[in-house]
Amino acid sequence: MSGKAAKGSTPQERSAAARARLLAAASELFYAEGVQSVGIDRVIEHAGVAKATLYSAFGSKEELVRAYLLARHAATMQRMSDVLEARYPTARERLVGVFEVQGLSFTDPGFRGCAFVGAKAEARPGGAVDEVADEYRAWLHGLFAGLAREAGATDPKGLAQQLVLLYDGAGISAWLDRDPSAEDAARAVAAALVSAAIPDAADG
Amino acid sequence: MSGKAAKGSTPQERSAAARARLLAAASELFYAEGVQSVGIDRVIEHAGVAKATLYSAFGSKEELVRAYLLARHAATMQRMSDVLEARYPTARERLVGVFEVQGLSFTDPGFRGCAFVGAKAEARPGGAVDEVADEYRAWLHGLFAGLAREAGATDPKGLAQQLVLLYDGAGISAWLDRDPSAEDAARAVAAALVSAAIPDAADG
DNA sequence: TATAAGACAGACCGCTCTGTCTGGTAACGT
DNA sequence: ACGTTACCAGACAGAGCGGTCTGTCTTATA
Repeated sequence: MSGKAAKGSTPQERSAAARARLLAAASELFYAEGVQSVGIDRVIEHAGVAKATLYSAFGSKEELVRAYLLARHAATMQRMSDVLEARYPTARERLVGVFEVQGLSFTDPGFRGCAFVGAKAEARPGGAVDEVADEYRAWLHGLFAGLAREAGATDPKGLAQQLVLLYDGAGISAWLDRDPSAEDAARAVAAALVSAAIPDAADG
Repeated sequence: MSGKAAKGSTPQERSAAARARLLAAASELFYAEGVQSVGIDRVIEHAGVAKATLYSAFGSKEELVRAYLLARHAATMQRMSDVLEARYPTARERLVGVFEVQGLSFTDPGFRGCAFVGAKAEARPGGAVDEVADEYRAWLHGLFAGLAREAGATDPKGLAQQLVLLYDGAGISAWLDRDPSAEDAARAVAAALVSAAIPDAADG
C-alpha cells in the first residue's frame, strides 16, 4: 500500500491516483474518528502520500473535508437510486424502500451515524461543511418529495417532511442506541404514513 | 461579571460559586461552538476564573464536559416534567406534549441541535461523553415508554421506539434544515401513532 | 541526453491545545 | 495577629495542529 509511483503512467495519472488515495484515506479516517480529531499527518500517512501532494491537490484541510463530504453525498445518491430501481418498481414502494437502503449500513461494524450530522456538529458555521450539508439536505427532501409526488400524494412536501423525520430519527437511533432495529420501526411508521397520505388507487 | 471573591462568604461558598460560573460558561460555549472547538482558556476567560481553579474543581477538561452534559440532562428532565405536568393532565396527552416541550427551543436563536448528538459526534469513543449520552438516551426511551405504559398502550416499548424516532428526527431537522415546523410535523405523526396504538377507552 | 512535472520525505514555522506550577492577595477562623 | 484556604494572574512545558518549503527521485517527453 505504498505511494510509490506506478510504472507506465503519465504525471496526470499519477496525480489523479494520489488524489484518489488521499480521498479514500480521508473518508475512512474522517468518518471513523471525526473531522476535527484527525490531523493532516494521519491522513497523509494513511494514504502513503507526501504532505505537499495533499496541499497541491486540495489546497487546505477544509477543501479536503468538502471533497470527502461531496464524495459521500455522491455515493449515497448513487446507491440509493441503484437499489431503489433494482428492487422496487413503483414510487409508492420506493418511499418505504428508502429506509431499507438506509438500514443497510446500520449493521456495518464501522457505522457511526450520518456523516453530515457528524461533520455539522464539529464544523464552525459558515464554512464548507455547511454548504455541502445544505446540498445533502436538499437532496434528501427532494428525494422523498419527488417520490411522493410521483406516487400521487396530495401533499408531497408534507409527506416528505414526515418521512425525513423518520429517516433522520432512524439514523440517530441506530447510532446513539446501537439499535439497528430502528430501521424496522421507521419502515413500519413510513408505510402507515404513505398509506394514509396516498389514495390506494394512485400510482401503479 | 468579574470573578472577584464575594464578601461575607465562606471559602466553600466561594468555591461553589466559581464552580457554578465555570459550569455556566462551559455550557454556553460548549453548546454554541462545540466541545472540541472551545479551549480551556476561552472557558476560564468567559467565567472570570483562574485556570488552576478550573482544574481544582473539575480535574480535567473531560470531566468538565461530563459536568456540562450532566447539567444539561438534568435541566432537560426538569423542564420536561414541569411543563408536561403543568399543561397536560393525562399520560396520553403528555405523549404528544413531549414534542411541544422539545419545540420550545427550536425558535431560540442559539439553537444548535441536541447537545448530546453534537457531543457524541466530537467525542472519542469510550469516554465520558459516551457514558452520559447513554444515560440520556435511556431516560428518553424511558420517558416515552413510561407514558405509553401509563396511557394503556399494548406495546409501550414499541410505541416509545417510534416516538423516539420522531423526537430525534425533529431535533435534527430543526437544526440542519433550520425549520422549526419540524415540531408540528412530528406532533402530527405522534398523535396519529398514539391514536393507533392505544384504544380510545384507555387512560383518561 | 536534457528538461519539465510531479511525487516523495521530512524539516520547519507559528500557533493553539491541555495541564502544571509559582507567586501574590483577599477573606475567613482562631 | 496569624495561619489557612481558596482565589487570581500568568509563565511554562510538551504535544499537536495546519501549512510552507527545501531538496531528491522518478517518469515522460523533446
